[in-house]
Amino acid sequence: MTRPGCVVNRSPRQRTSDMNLFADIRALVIDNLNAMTAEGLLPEGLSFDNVAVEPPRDAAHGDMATNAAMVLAKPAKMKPRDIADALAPRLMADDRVAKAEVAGPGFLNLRLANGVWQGVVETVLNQGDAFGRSQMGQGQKVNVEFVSANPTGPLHVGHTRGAVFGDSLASLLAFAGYDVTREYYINDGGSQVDTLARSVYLRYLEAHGQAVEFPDGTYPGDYLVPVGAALKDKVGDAYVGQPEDVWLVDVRDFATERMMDLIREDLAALGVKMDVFFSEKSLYGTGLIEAALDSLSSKGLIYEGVLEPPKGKKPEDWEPRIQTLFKSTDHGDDVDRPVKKSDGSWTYFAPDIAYHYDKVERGFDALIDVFGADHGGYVKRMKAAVSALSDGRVPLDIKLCQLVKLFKDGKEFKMSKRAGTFVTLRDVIDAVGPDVTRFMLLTRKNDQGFDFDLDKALEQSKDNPVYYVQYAHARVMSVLRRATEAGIAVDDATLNAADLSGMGHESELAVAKKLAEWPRLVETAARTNEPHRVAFYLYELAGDLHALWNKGSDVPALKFIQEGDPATSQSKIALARAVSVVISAGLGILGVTPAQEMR
RNA sequence: GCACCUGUAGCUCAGCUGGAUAGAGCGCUGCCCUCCGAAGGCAGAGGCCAGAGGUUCGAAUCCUCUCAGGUGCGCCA
Repeated sequence: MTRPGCVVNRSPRQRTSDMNLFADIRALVIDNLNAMTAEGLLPEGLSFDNVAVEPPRDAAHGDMATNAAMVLAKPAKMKPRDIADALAPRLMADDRVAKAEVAGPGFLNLRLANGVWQGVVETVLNQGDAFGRSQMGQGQKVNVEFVSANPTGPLHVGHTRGAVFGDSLASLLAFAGYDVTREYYINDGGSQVDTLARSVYLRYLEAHGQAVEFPDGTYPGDYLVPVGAALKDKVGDAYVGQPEDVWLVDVRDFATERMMDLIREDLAALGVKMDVFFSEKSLYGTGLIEAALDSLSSKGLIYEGVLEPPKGKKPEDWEPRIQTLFKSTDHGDDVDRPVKKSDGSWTYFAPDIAYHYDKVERGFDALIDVFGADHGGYVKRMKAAVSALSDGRVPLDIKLCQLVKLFKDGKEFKMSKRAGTFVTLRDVIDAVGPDVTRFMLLTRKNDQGFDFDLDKALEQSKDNPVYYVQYAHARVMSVLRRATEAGIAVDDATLNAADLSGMGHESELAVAKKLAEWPRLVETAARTNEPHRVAFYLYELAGDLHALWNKGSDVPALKFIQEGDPATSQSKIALARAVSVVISAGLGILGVTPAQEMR
C-alpha cells in the first residue's frame, strides 16, 4: 500500500500501477476500509465485494466515485454519511487524490491530481500496444467456436456477422489474458453433404455436355459449376451413367473439400484465421460418439422413453414412439432430447454432444459457441450437455447473433436461393471492404437485429463510424508528420521521455481520462463476451480527440504543435500519440487496420 | 401453446452486470475554417426507458404479470 511519507522524489504518477487506474483507486479505498476496521471505526467481518470505483456519468462530479459508504451503511448499521466523512480525509492523504467530497445520497466523489492523468499518457506510451492488456484470463484455455457453416456453399451475410463477432471476441479474450483457440465445426456428416454431392454430380454431367435439371432438394447455385468441371478433370467420364453407390462417397469428399477451400478463402478475405477445423465426420467410427454417450449414461442421463408432442403446433404425422433420450431436463433444459432416430442412427444432436465432449476432454476451461439466432432453440440442450459432461466444471456461453438484413437503395434486399439473389460474404466485402464490414457489424450488440445499409457503408460519411475513428487516427499521424517537418522530435523514444507538464489543460486531461478507461473497458468487454463495447469506446475516444482538435481553433494554446516551443509541443503530441496507440490497439482487436491518412 | 431474443429521442442504437439531472449519431434550428486535415467541432430543441405491480437507501438495469415484434419447437443438420 502507498504511504506518501515514505516516498522520496517520486511524482504521484509514477506510483500508479501500469494497468488499471480504477482498480488502483479501488485498492486504495479497500485498504482504508480495512484500516478503519482495524481501528474499530467499522465493525469486523464486513464484505467489501460490492464496493465499486467507477467513472461518474457527470464529469462535474469529479473523476471517480465510490459507493463504499452506501453499500456498507446497512451491514455496518451506520449512516452512509458518517462512513463517507471518515473515509474522505484518509483518501485525501494519498497524493493521487486531490479532493474527496461526499455528495448525493452518500457518494464519495474523487478528483485526482493532474499528475495522475499525465501519468496515464506516460504509461500508454511506455506500454504501447500492451496498454490495456489484462491478466484477468490468467492463461485459462478458452475455445471459441464460430461460423461452423455447412460446407455446401459460400458464406453469406448472416455468416459474416458470426465470423466478425467470433473473431473479434477471440482477439478480445486473448488481449484479456486468455489462451484462445478459434475453431470451426464442419457439418460434413449429415445428409446435406449427400445433397451437395448429388448437386455437384449434376454439374459434372453438365460439364460432359448433358442437359440437367435441378429437382427440389438439390443446390442449383452457379458456384458448383466449376466444381463439376473440376470433377470432370479429375475422373474423366468414369462416373457418367453410373449409379449413385459408385460415385457418391468420392464425389461427396471431393465436393466438401472444395467447399471448405471456398469457405477458407471467404474467411481469409475477412481476415479470419481459424486454429482448428473440426470435422463432424471424423467423429464417426472412432468411438467418440459412443464414449460421450457412455459418459452421460454412466451418470444415469440416458434412457428409453416417449416424448410428449409439442403443444399448439402438432406435426401432421405425429405418433408416439420410443426413442433413446438424453435427460437434459436434469441440467436446465425444458424437455429431454433424442439422441437416436427411430431407425437407430444418431440424431444430429449426438455428434454435437460428442464434439463438445471432445472439447471438454481437450482441457478447455471455458467454451463459447457463436450461433445464428435461428439456432436459439439449441442453447439449453447444448448447455445441458456440457454441464453434464463436465460435471458443471466447464462453463459454456452461447452467443446468438441476430439476423442481418441488407438494405440497398433504401429497400430491404431479400435473399432467395431460387431467385438467385444470394448475397455472399464476398459480395459485401467487394462492395465496402473488410474494414468497414467488420467495424459496422460490431457497432451493434450481438443479440440486436442488424440493418446493414450498403449505401451508407459506401458513403464514407459520418453515418459510417469506422471513418470517424479512422479519421481521428489519421489526424494524429498528420500531426506527427507536421511536427517532424517543423523540426520537432516526435519519435516514440522522445515522447516516451517527454516532460508532460505542458499537457494540463482541462480539455487535454479529459482525453487522458478517456484513455484511463481503456483497461477497465477491456475487462468489462471480456467478462461479458461483448466485443461491440470496444467499437463504441473507440468511437467515443475518437470524438474526444476531434473535440480537442477543434478547440485548438478557438484556443491556440491547445494546438498540438506550438510554434517555437518544442517542449510544450512534445507534451501535447504525447497525448495525441497515446490516443493513436489505443485506437490502434482497439482496432487491432476488431481486426481493422488503422488509417495513416485519409484520401 | 411453450422456450429464447428484442422493445430507450422523429429514425438507428449505446447505457460500463443496481447509482446521482438517461446518452450518442442521423434528421431539425443556429453558429465555427486568413489558424495542426471542416471526412471535424460548438450550442439548442426533442424522453412516462412498451405498460402495470414488486424487491431497497436507489431500478432503463433484478423479479412477476400483460402487450407488441423477431427466432425456433421429435424421425433436417
